[in-house]
Amino acid sequence: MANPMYRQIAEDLREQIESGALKPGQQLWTELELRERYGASRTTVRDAIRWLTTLGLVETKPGQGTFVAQKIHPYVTTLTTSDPTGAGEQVAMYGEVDSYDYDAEGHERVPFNTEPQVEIRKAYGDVAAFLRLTEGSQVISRHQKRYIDATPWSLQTSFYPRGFAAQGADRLSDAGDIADGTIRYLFETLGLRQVGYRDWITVRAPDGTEAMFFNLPQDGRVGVFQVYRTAFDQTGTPMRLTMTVLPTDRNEFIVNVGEVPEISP
Amino acid sequence: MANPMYRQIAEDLREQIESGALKPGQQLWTELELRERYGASRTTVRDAIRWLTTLGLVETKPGQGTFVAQKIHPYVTTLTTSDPTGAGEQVAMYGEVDSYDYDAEGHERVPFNTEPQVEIRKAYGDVAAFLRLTEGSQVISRHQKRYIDATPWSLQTSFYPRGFAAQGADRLSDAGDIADGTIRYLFETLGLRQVGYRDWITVRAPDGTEAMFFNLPQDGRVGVFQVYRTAFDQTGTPMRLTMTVLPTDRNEFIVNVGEVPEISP
DNA sequence: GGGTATTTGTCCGTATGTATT
DNA sequence: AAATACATACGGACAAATACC
Repeated sequence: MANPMYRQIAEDLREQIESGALKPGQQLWTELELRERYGASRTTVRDAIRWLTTLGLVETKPGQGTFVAQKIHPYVTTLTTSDPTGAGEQVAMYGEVDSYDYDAEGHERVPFNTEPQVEIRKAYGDVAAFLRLTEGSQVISRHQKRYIDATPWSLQTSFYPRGFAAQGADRLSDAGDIADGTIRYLFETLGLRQVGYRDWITVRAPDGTEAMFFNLPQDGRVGVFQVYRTAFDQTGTPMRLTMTVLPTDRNEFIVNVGEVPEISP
Repeated sequence: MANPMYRQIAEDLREQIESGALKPGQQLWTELELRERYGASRTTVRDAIRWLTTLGLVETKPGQGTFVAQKIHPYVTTLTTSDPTGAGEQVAMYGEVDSYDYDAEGHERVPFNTEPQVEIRKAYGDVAAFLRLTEGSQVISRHQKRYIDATPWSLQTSFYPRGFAAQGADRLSDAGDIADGTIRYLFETLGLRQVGYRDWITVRAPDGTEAMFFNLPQDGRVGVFQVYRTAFDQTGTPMRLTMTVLPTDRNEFIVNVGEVPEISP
């Protein structure tokens, strides 16, 4: 059995999809039709469809059928800025929609952030390590959900040492937006100046909550980026950790180093 | 049927894995054992195992059994450098093994690159667009495979406009390494000075060749990073495009902006 | 709203092939 | 060569989701 039958069926369907004979969004044959078409059992045609599903080429909808997967117009985030001090943080930190970013119909894409959800928590593992705090230290966490054109785009949580609030930056632990951005706020209240940041990018399977929010399949076949951004103050001490989770199927990143020209539309 | 039986079985096994009761590399129960354990049919326990497989928690080996997945010690690539001119390119371009990068036993990890495989090709699609060439222009492609400690780590292809060879940089189209790095070579022969670069990072499913090389499952459940690095010369013109493909299960990226302290081991 | 047809999801049983020990 | 374990393939039955009348 050089090539199993379900793989041959999958290959045949794949070619039709990639050649364009079957267009995105279009309904595929039903399992019954495929069974007759290829003279195979239902198990076998279902294995073929599952193969294509894991590859991300088709998706199945109970009660409706199997459809050729739609390509999602990706959202591009630039991780580098010309202004590492974050003075323009409000728009720079995953907030920017570049002027050339339009959807298929030419509408500008509009982002929307929920109000920050604030908690006092204890820092363990990665959070403690990145902020250089001892395990179990208290931190302020500010969590936001982000949408673009009403589709869920990212989950973001920022962590600050608990002491910041006691030292004068008390609005950190209040719910609600800090209008001019937290970086400016920390400079005005504590004299902390952000001089740079480090991003650490990984990919992993989404957990249940993330899969639910992003509308991803519960099995892990669509991964998520996990970006930890550690911001440093003028003494080289971590002043903030931001963890952002974004689905890999709708996000891309840009990194600019040195002198680079603008991106042409 | 609030939760299907195969999901309940999967959850039960998952908890045992994540709690540490089942350790990485350890063999799980066989299908027959699981069938008796949970009083389910073979199909159902296989569905449970398939669920865990897609999540990346276990892997199956025909004739042997099912095993808890090993975590791969990730290799970290820093995308930003303090030297955008690429003078130290030889080690900076995905070539660097940082001094703190050791494996579990404390051995330094040693990278190995194959000799470049050189071809003259026509540029289409992304390659043409990034290099700002018209579709069908000729380009020199230099392809390398990269290993770290004998495990396949990345596939890398660099593209240069064909004209570079004719204008004096003729060794570009020769097979074999260019000892001091291509960036320095292009400066010495054509006076092209690299002033910066832009990385564009995406994630997608591997194709058949990539899955084979990286030893990834043929279905797309483990994705690959695809990093396009466009290098620009002093006139803002693209002088090189490097496409690197790396499995997401063993690679991470770092981006430094502004003043950031060294990473502590 | 209810009922029916359609389609995928879950689950069972069985048999045979293939890889490994 | 034999035993073991996963992979492929067939068959059937009922459940759940959706669309349509």
